[in-house]
Amino acid sequence: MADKIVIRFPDGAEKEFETGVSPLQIAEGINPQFAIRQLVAEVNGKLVDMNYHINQNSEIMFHSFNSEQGKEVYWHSSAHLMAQAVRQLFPEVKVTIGPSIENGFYYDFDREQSFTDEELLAIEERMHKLAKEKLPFLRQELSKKEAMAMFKKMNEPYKIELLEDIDDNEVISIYTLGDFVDLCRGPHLEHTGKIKAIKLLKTSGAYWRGDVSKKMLKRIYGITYPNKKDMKKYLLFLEEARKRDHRKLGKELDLFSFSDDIGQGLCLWHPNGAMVRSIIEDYWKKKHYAADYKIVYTPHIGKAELWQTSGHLDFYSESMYSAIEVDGSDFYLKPMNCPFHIEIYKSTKRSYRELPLKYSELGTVYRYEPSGALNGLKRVRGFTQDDAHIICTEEQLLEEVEKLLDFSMSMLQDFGFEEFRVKLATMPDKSVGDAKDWDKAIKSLQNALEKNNIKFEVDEGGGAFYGPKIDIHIKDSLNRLWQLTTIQFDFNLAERFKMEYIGADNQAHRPFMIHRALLGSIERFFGILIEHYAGNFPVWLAPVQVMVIPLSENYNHYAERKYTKLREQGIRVECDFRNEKVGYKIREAEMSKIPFMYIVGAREEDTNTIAVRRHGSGDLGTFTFDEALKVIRGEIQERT
RNA sequence: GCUGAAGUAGCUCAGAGGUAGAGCAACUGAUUCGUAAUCAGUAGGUCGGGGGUUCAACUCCCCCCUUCAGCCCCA
Repeated sequence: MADKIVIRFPDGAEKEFETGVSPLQIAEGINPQFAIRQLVAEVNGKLVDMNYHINQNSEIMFHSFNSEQGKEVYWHSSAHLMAQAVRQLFPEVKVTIGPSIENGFYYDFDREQSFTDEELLAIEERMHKLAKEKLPFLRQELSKKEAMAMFKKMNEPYKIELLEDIDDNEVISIYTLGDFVDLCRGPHLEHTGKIKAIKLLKTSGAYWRGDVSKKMLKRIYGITYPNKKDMKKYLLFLEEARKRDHRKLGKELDLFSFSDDIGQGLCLWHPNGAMVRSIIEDYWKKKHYAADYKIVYTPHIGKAELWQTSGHLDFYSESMYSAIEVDGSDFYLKPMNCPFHIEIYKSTKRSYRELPLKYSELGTVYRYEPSGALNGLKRVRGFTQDDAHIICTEEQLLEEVEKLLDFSMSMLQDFGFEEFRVKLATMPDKSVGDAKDWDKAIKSLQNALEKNNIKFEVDEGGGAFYGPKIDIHIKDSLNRLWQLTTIQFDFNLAERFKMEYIGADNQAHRPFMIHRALLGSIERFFGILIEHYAGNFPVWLAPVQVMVIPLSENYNHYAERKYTKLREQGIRVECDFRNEKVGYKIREAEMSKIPFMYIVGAREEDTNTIAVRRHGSGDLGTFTFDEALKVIRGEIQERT
């Protein structure tokens, strides 16, 4: 072994060190302050502990809490800390696994009863205490056999089960944290002292290894930060998310509701919500006509034979409502619109000159979702997809996918979403069609993305049963990701339904089909919009755009004249004629999040003007009717 | 579907083995008002539903329904 090794830094600089030097030592050499902030090192692309020994020439990179990798290690170590605290307080509990997640970490424990809030607080307190002790995470490597013996002795059945799945020759690493030993690949923080702010958030049940047939474990979710400020920021975010919850705002703004008498997951659109929906739909239709789509309407139910042909009864039946028997035939509520659009296609002989044919429909579908999965408008059992099927030739496929990517993003931008994340989902376990077709389809989707310089991630096995897909996720105003658009390649239905077109060669050919929804489901999209805007819809979407507020009954007549004029101009306006003080009426209009309030009294009537108040920003001053109209029209135009 | 928690007036919530309470909303009356709550009065509930224990159940027990947090799944 050489005495000296060369370490290369991300900026290309190189420096010589003693063999066996640790990342921590290197970092301290750079700057002690810098070293304190670094949580984990990446040596030759592999994440390692800060006290790892580097024995050869290497490239090094450090990760602080600001990088994804740094956070991951930080939260993973926090999970270990929590497990240690739980083991100290509840020695009978068996430990399982505890990874980091997007926001924080969890650890699953095998325990008969759930953890109570008081217990959670006690665990949190113990974690604080253990963190202050600056316990080191000590890595130790051993053979699988040794590890098995060790966890058997410790009576940790879940660890043994995990070990059993590991290759016999692999080196197993364990980490010791005070009195707690855990099977873990690592890496970890140097010591628990780096964990400053700790909050255990909630408990829940979770199946061992996510398998419904396995034991239900007790999960504790938590989050930690290197400083109190970040924790405060995160807790504020949670608070803000709670405030924006579409279920809460849906009630407060009278947008929608559910009724026990109707059934789970079946929503009622109240006039305010229905107004927003109808604006979304009008906008959607206009965009679709402009993009050369044909709009169609189809029934809500169809015969069993139809769903047999489509493959839904074989591959999707557990998500379908059960059959309705009529005149000796079984009918099913539609979970998707595709077979109906295909039947429209097949209603006459098609020529290649007609292609691409784009059928679109705001089609209401019904899916039997597990009751525990239902969640406000975000997950319902009856919903309307902004669906379309593009039937085209193989040569047209690429261009159509490209157009769709563009179409989707331009539409989502109009709704105030600027940031996108794209995923390419491949063949799932349950699927139709052979692997070769799948490969070809995945390649063409990939081509479309690459050609348009769209960055994407691959979601292995995430495709629909009939084909691979591209999903577009948006980032909302709280930086949360939501999947809206799905562009699904489908080479199976055309086959199953024996779709054809006559080509230039006068021969019958099988067309290709793309199934897509841009907003996803109108219900879900609305829920996301409510939260994105915190209920403060931009003027173009606001169910009521203006509230005219007469100062007293003496000005009702003048107010009504303005109200009528606005209505004639196509503005969604209401007038508060009630016998209340102006402050009261303003308060109610503000709470209803109505963008504009036009207040009229003696001064306005005398000068034929209106006093304009904007929701959230207060009194804007006095305007003539035309001026006020110009302001509101401007906002509608801008979609702000 | 599974695990856990919850369900009291239209809404937000208090209470409790002896047959329910507040604020807001609603209704009535007075007030005619200048940028986020005028005053007074009235009405409103088989305490999610069903069964059981008890002299007595909103409260204790069982079943069901719904909601919430997750798991699983997903538009």
